[in-house]
Amino acid sequence: MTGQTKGPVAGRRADAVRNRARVLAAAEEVFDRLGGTASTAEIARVAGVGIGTVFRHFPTKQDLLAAIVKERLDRLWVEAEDLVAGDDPEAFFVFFRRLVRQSAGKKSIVDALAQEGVGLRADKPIGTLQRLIEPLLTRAKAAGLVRADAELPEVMGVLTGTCQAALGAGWDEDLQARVLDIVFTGLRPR
Amino acid sequence: MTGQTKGPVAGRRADAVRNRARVLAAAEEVFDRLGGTASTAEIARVAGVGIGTVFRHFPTKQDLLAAIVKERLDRLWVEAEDLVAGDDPEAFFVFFRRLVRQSAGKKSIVDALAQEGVGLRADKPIGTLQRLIEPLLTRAKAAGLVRADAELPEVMGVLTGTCQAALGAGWDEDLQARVLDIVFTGLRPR
Amino acid sequence: MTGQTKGPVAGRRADAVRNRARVLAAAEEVFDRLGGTASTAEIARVAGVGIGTVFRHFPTKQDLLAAIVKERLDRLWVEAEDLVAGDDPEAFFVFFRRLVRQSAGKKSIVDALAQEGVGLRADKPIGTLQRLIEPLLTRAKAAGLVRADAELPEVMGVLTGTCQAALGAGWDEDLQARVLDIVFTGLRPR
Amino acid sequence: MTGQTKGPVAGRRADAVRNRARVLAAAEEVFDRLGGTASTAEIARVAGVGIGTVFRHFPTKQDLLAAIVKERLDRLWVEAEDLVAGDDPEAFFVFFRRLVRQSAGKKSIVDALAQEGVGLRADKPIGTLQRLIEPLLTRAKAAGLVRADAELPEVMGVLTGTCQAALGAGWDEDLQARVLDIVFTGLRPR
DNA sequence: AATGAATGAGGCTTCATTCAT
DNA sequence: TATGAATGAAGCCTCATTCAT
Repeated sequence: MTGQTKGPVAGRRADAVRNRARVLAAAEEVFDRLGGTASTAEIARVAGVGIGTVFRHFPTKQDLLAAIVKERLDRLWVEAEDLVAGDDPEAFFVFFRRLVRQSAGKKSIVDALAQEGVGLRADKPIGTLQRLIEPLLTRAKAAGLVRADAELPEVMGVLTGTCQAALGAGWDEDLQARVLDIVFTGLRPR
Repeated sequence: MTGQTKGPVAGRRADAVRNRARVLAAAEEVFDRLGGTASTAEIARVAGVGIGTVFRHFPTKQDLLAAIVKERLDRLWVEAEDLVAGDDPEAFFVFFRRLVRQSAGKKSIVDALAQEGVGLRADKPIGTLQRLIEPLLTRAKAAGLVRADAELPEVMGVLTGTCQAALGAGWDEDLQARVLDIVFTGLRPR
Repeated sequence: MTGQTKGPVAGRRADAVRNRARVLAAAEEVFDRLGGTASTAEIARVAGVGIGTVFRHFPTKQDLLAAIVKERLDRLWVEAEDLVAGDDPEAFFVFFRRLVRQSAGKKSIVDALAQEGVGLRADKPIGTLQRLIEPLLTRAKAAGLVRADAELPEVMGVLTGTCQAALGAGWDEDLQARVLDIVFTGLRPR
Repeated sequence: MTGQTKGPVAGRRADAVRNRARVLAAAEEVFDRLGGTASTAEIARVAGVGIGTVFRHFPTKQDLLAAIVKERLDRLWVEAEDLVAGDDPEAFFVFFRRLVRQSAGKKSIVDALAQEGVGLRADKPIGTLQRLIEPLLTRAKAAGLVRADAELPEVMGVLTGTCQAALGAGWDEDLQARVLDIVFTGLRPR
């Protein structure tokens, strides 16, 4: 039935990996579009696989949601690494702005930030994000770009809030800039 | 109908009024706790009425959600009126802080702010809120307490963001204060 | 509250009687329009009474349906009596035609004929109708206007069938006449 | 899809096909017995499948009803084709009689005739039936077996009426024959 | 006797999850 | 391993009927 050569070890495994990726991508798209109540069937349809395949890779809808969040955090991590590796003290603001921009229209990234709904006890996304942001914040403070008394918790609070609002309202570029101007002003030293 | 005072109303009507209130209260509690996907049955249980009673008063789940939002906005409106009536230029910050405080742990008030989920074609909650806040903001700007270039849209953005974050994270008093300090600093003139 | 004079014995009773009639009339109208699945509430609304009143007079929806049927049969009976009392041998056809005409658009009269749905074990509407039609048929046969071998059961069959079809299809005058022409031809002696 | 014979189909598909048929059969039985208001659950029970299966195959109760009607019309169509293909001028009467016989005790075939209840915007059952009967009628008239002035509409009227009556009353063979004798006499030339 | 609010069983439908192929 | 049919719990809503006023 599969007909192909059984050649290089991979064989079936390759399909599985590809399918997993497809499902993840589809889920991201669908959840971003319809929110976490979107049906698993819709995801399977978008992914172009059977619904059984979805559940083979992610035994539970929760698992799927969690996987998306993890995936996004991983991606953010990668994006953040360059910034962390570099020594630009403005990196904190760059990353902040980037998060907000990505949030517009993407429910799942916001969920990642807010751990809302999803029972993500396992991965502590907030914690992960914090670990990403902490060094950037520290450096920005050291450079005198962020007020000295701003601690991580309230910075995270402002960040998640801004991202959530950006999501819900579908801000345009201009409004994003204006909101960030307020927030960044609040973060900088007087 | 009777044209009299709207007081306790006569006959059975009293029970109906009481039940309507009970359902509304239960719905508020349940939706705040479980989000908008909570079941109607759960609400009926909490309200201590039959499920039919819930639907008699609110023919649709949407209607119930909308009623809660409206109720909350009405309450906010009342609260805001005093502030508007007075002449304290700090009233803007007072109201802002109050909203954030109330949002902690209350999903539906945040929904009211974000108009998310609820199909509130009728009342445009954001619009309503804006009308509440606009005069306060104007006055604060006139008094030099808010930077002159802060327009309503970005102020609303910061406000809803902060409320949403407060909701999701269940901030304690202290964290709330620290976040607000950042935000308010960003809003004040340099 | 009632305020009126307690005068002539009737008093409350009169209201009750009037209400019963109203409900019956409303039910007839509603069931004819919407069929037997129409809601009791709709009937109360049309009758202009509380739903409790409907159930006071007719403890069950079935009872209401049955009462309508009975009412209609009673009316038919009255209509038939003149015909029976007279000696026109064509009376059979007159009555037949009248039934069909009344059936168009009136679900309940047809139900009366077909005893369908309603659990009318009590009154045997068919039986009642048969008792109405039997003498007319007999006379028509005696006068040589109906074939001698046509017995009551098949005559009733043709009658109910024609009425049911008239109901469902909403025949106009012309079509009614054409169908009846076929049926009557079948009934007359060759 | 496979392009092959429509035979037993491969894989699970076979079960699905069988289940679809079972559901259809059950629905036919149940609706014939209890009318169109019978519950979907009852159908699932009779079919011996889960209720979800019913809805997988027929997303709506309406769809199920419609499918039954369509199925019946298809079957009638097949039955009629032979008659149409042949040249027996009595075929009209044969088909008429067959319809009436099948109607006894089968609510859904009658619904098909009367298009009642079922929202069959798509197929216009009456229209379909008419197309079946028209050629038979024409031929019978040409052969002088049906009076020349009998047009299709009134013939359909008599037909549906007789079928409906047969349904409601549960006629036995003998009564059917006697009714049909009257109707057929009415249809034949004097 | 009239009213209409309350009740809850029951109907239709969705959807996460399981399982046979 | 992939598939998609099957399952049934659960959700929303309707409506006949009861009951307090």
